[in-house]
Amino acid sequence: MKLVLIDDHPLVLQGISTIMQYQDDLEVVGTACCSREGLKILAESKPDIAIVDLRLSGENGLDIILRGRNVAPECRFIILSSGSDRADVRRALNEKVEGYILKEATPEEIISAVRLVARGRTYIDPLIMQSLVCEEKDPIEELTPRELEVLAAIASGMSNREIASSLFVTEYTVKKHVSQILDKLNMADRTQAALYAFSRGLGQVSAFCS
Amino acid sequence: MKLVLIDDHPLVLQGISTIMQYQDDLEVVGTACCSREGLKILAESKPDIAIVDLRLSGENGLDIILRGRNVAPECRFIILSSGSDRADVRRALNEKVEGYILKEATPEEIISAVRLVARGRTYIDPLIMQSLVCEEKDPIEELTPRELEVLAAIASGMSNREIASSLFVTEYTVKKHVSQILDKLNMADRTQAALYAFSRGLGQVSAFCS
DNA sequence: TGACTTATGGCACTAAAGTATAACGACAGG
DNA sequence: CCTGTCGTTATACTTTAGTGCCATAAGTCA
Repeated sequence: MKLVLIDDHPLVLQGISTIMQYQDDLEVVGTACCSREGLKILAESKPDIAIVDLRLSGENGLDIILRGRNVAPECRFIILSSGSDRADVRRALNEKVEGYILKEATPEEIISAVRLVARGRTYIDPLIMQSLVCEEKDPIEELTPRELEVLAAIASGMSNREIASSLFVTEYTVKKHVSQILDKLNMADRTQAALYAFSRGLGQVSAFCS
Repeated sequence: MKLVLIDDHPLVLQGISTIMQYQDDLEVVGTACCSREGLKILAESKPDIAIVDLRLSGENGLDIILRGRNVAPECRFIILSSGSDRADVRRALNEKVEGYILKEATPEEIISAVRLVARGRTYIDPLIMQSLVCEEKDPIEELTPRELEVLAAIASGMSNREIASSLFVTEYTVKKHVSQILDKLNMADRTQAALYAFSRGLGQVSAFCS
């Protein structure tokens, strides 16, 4: 069973490689630390399974998986995440990855997850499963697609007028959406909504993260 | 040279342990994945050097270091960070840690960093150094203490009236501060300021981070 | 002392944000 | 077909937010 690892943390690559050395049925045939290298190795070594970090510096691990499926159609993809970023989980699960493991997991869990995926099953870390079930339904789920667009714009620091022109609607419409959003989120003003949205990944990070 | 590792990612622990195995002068004498365990091991094994993840699930790595210095006064502390979180860097550097390495670093860099710290020097990852130097002087530095208080309040989603009553001043004063803040930060409204401040750690996280 | 910064309070004014209510077309589900 | 939701526009209104200008008091620094 050929494995490829894509992560920008050499320590993690080293860690996975080490624990895989003792498994007769699993072999790491390549590692990469960025998007370019990752796609190259996927194309070259045609692995059975690829373990991909969700947040590579700058780029998103999901993009690699989406593009990776083209160059290595037979490959099953497992996402490796830091657990703290719950915002990404939902987006990832929508992309139908074959597995989702946390860096907090023990080596035994990781190995059994890989074997499970190798046999065609899907593995989702129990902690994530739990957080998806127990999670008091995120009020953000009640927002319509359009409202999500508006909220993202708010979380980018835009005014109603700017949002209106960027969405090609009138300011009235934007105000309507904003009121609706604040109502659904049970918040007092756009600033609270912006902070809320920003804390779970919406908005243009560029402006506020140097 | 005795090493202790504190990180909630088993893969990272495995990775560091592995690369240290081939260094005759360095030996990992204990690992921990949380604050409690970490302090216990520090007290028991009295290591020469401890490598501590900056963001342990829930708790902050800095707290461990602060408390760790009590139970293991001779120990030198190296922070291990994910690089993406520049907000924490400044706070960490203020605490006078002996080293600061990134998970993006190669095993060779990490080893040489450990050796450097072992000899009493301080090691800061070049990338961090660069970001501290090149960084266009953070406009937040220009704010007065009082303005910082107000900004933190804004980043907690408070209105001018709420801020006024919480700081025991009138709304006029708060408005004055807000204007001043927006002027210094060169931003258009409180929402932008809130996002900016929030992204570098100010504000009450409680309200917006589930 | 004089110049400067910080923190404070006040007023008037403009601009923006948010609410309430109403209406219309499109579209999906029962 | 009817009902409900979504996205849209609109009017009218209230409330915050933010700016400009002024003024006072305390503390710092040369």
